[in-house]
Amino acid sequence: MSSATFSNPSLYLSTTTTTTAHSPSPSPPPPTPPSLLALRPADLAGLITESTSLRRVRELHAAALRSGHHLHPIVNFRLQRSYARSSSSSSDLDRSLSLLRLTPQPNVFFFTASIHSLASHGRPLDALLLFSRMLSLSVPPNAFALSAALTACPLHPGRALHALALKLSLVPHDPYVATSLLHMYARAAHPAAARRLFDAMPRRRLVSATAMITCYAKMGDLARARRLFDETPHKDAVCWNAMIDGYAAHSSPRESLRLFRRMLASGATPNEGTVVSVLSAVAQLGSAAPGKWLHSYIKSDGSIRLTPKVGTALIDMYCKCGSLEDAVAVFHTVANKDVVVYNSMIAGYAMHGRSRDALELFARLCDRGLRPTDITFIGVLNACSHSGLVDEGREFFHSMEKDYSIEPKIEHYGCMVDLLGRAGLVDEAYELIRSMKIEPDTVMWGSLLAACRQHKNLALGENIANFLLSNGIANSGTYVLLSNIYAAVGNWEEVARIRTLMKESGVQKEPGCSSIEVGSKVFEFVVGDLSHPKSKEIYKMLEEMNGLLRDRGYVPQTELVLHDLGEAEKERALAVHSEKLAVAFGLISTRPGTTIKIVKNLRVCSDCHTAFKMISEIVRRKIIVRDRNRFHHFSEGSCSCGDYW
DNA sequence: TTAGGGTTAG
Repeated sequence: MSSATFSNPSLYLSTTTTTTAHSPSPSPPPPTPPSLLALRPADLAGLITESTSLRRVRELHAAALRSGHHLHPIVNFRLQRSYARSSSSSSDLDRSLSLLRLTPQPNVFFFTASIHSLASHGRPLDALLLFSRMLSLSVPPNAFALSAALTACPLHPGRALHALALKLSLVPHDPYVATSLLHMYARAAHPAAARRLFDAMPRRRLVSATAMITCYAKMGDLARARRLFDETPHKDAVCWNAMIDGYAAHSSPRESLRLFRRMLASGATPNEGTVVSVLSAVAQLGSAAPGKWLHSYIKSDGSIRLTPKVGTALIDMYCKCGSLEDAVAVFHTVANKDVVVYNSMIAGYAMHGRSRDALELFARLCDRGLRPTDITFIGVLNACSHSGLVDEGREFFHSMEKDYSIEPKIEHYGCMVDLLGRAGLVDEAYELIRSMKIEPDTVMWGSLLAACRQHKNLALGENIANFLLSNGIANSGTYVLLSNIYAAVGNWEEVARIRTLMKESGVQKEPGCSSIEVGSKVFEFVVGDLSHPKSKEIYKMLEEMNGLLRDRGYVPQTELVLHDLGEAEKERALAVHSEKLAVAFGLISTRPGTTIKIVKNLRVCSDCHTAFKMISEIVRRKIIVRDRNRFHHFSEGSCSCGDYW
C-alpha cells in the first residue's frame, strides 16, 4: 500500500477539525438571492434534492451557510448526497467530505454516500479508511456500506470485508454484497474464489454472471468465459461488452468483431463501451473497411457520442489502419480533449514517421495547460527514434523527470536504446542500459542487438548475444540477429554454427504473415504460400515484378536468408516472402492507381523494403505497410521512413 | 447502490 494513494486522509480522519477543513469552499460563495435566505430548513432541503445542476447545489449550499441552516441534519445530508452524486472534480468530493465531518453523528447512509464517492473516484483506499472510521464510531455497517467499500477494493482488505460480510450474514444471499466480493476477487485474479461465491449465490443474476465472465476474460480464460456467456440468457450491453472486450484484449480481434455482429443481430443495443472495445479489435486487425463501417455506425447511432474515450479509440483505430488523415479529422472533432486523446494522436504521428507533427502536438498539449503523462513521452520518444532526432530525444528524456517529475520506466529506456542504437550510437545505448536501475528486458537487448547488426558492431553484438544465450534469455530473435550480424561481416562459418545451435535448442523463428484487404475481405499469406485459389496469377505477377525490378538494378539481399541454401534458392526464398505475395495479390486484384495496404506481423524485411520502393515507382501506386513497429508509406520510389528504421 | 470501454517502446 503506497502512501501516495491516500489523497488526504487527515481531511476526514482527524477528529479535530481546522478552519480550512470546516470551510466547504476556498472561494467566496456566489451572491445569494434574498429569497433563499428566508427559507425554512425543510424547504431548503427540498430544493437541494430537486436541483439538477452542481451550480444550483452550490448556490443552495451558500444560502445554507448564510442562514446557518447548514448544520441542520436534513439540509446537511441532502447537500452531502448531492455533492457525492454529482461530484465531477475532487474539490466537489472534498466539499462533500467536509460536510460529513461537520455532521455531529453521521449515520450509515451518510457514510455510504461518501464511501461510494471516494471509491468511484479512484480513491478506493480512502474509501476503505472511511469505512473503518465508520466502524470505529460504532456505526453498524449494512449491505450498502459494505458493497460501497468493496468497490475497487484490493484483495487483502477485501478478504477481511468478506469475513465481515459472512459475520453479518450478507453473503451469499445479498446479491449486491456477493457481486461486489466477486468483483474484488476478479480484480485480484482469483477466479476460483470468485466462482465459489458465484456458485453459492441462490439466484444467478445477470450482473454476477457478467462479473464472472469479466473475471475469466481478464485472466485470458476465454473458453470458460464464453461457456458462461453462452449459458447466460437475456444479456444486456454490459454482458456482451465483457465478452467482446475479452476477445479484443486477448488478441482475438476477429472473434471480437464476430461477436459484435451477433450482438447487433440479437437486438441488444451497443453503447459507448461496446464500440470502444470493438474499435480496439479493429485497430489490431488494421483493416480499414470494418473501421469505417464502425465509424459510420457510431455517427448514425444517436446515443453514442464522440466523447474523449470514443475519440481516442477512433483515432487509434484510424492510425493503426493506415489512415492518418481520418485520425486527424477525428482529433479535431473531439470536444474537451484530454491528455489521452493527445497521446493517441502523438503515438499515431510517431508510428507513421510524422515526427515533427508529433512534437508540435506535444507542444500544443502543453500550451493548452494539459499535463503530459508517461505515455505521452513514449509517443514523443518514439517519434524522435523513428526520425533519428537524437538531441531532441535526449532532451525529452531528461526533461520528463526534471520538468514533469515523471520517472522514466523501462519503456522510456527502451525508446532511448532504440533511438541511440538506430542512430549508430551503439556504445552509448549500451552504457544507458548498464546505468539503469531497472532490470533490462529481452526486447531491449534485442533492440540493441538489431542496432549492432545494422551498424556492423560485431564485438558488442557477439558479447550481448553470448550473454543472452548463456543466461537462457535468448529468443528466436536473438539467434536470427546474431546470425545476421555474422552474415553482415561475411563470417559464414559462424552463421552455420548459429543455425545448428538454433536447431538443437529447438527455437523457431516466428513465421511471418502478411494480410491484405480486398473488397472488404482479408487475405493472409505466409512465406511461399500456395493456398490462395489465384496462386497461379499471384506467382505470375511476382515473376513479372521480379523481371522489372532486375531491369532497374535490384539485387536480392540473399545474406538475409538464414537457411543453408544455394544462391539461387536463397533468391527464391526471398522472392516468396509473405509481404511480396500480398503485394502481388494486391496488384492483380485491385484497380490501377489505388493504394495497396498490407499488414505484417513482424518487421518488414529489408529486401522487401527495397523492392517495394521500386515497385511503387514502377506501377505508380502507393503501398502502405504496417509492420510490427510502424508504418511505411511507399510512393514514387521512396519510403516515408526515409530508410531509417 | 452493483458492472465496462480509450493512449504505451522494441
